[in-house]
Amino acid sequence: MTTKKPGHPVRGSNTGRPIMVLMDVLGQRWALRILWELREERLTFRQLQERCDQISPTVLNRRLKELRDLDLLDHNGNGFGFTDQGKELGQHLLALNDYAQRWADRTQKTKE
Amino acid sequence: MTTKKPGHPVRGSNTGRPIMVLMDVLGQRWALRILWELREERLTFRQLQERCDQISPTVLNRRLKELRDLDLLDHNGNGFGFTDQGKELGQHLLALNDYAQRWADRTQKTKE
DNA sequence: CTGATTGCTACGTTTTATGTAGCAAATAAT
DNA sequence: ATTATTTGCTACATAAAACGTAGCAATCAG
Repeated sequence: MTTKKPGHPVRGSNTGRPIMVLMDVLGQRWALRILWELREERLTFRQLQERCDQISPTVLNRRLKELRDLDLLDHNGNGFGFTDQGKELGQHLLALNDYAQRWADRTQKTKE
Repeated sequence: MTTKKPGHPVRGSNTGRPIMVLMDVLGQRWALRILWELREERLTFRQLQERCDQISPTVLNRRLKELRDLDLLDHNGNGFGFTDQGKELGQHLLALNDYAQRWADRTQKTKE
């Protein structure tokens, strides 16, 4: 796995601009979901698997590694969870949840 | 392509909870990036391709279709761009950009 | 020392994305 | 009217990513 951190190029951007790095990681399957499931409590590898609809361990492991490399998640005796850095990102996901709710209300009203 | 809108099941969630639908879509390759590139101005299909590092038309078309189905993007004589619904999501991406910047500053300080 | 749990790897199959070519419709230029 | 361009998009063969299942070494509990 190639190094992936702010300041380094990622797929589709050689500038290493932080937002590009972040979108590159979050745009991978299950990344957002993993962060979402950790929003309230730390979870073990297998707990995460369950919550993420039995995601394959291959991918889960890969994502966890990436997210830890980026200092968004860490791992201790209580399982995987946010770092201080990551907590702030978790807040954004909560905000996104609020948005999603309103978006759904409005969208469902017009279409079906 | 299967129907994808709030209220309908998505990969890894049969509840159809809006956040799940949103994460399912945004977690696909290039989805976040496409929204990001449209944050300031409308762009044509080919302009989007350029901005997104020459993303293949197959995927670009697929994403645009999904994002339009979800009422996040639309298309008019000036190209593709946000709907009113989508604009709000765009704001969240801008917030994410601010976060990414601070995250990068802090992370780069500690790791290389 | 036995059994369960935890984090993780191997590996063959399926799904998704890539890259290149090109087409039909709309617009602009000659 | 007739080219030439631009635009949105599809076809299709190749490559990359994710899936699903099995299982292993390390830790912890009984």
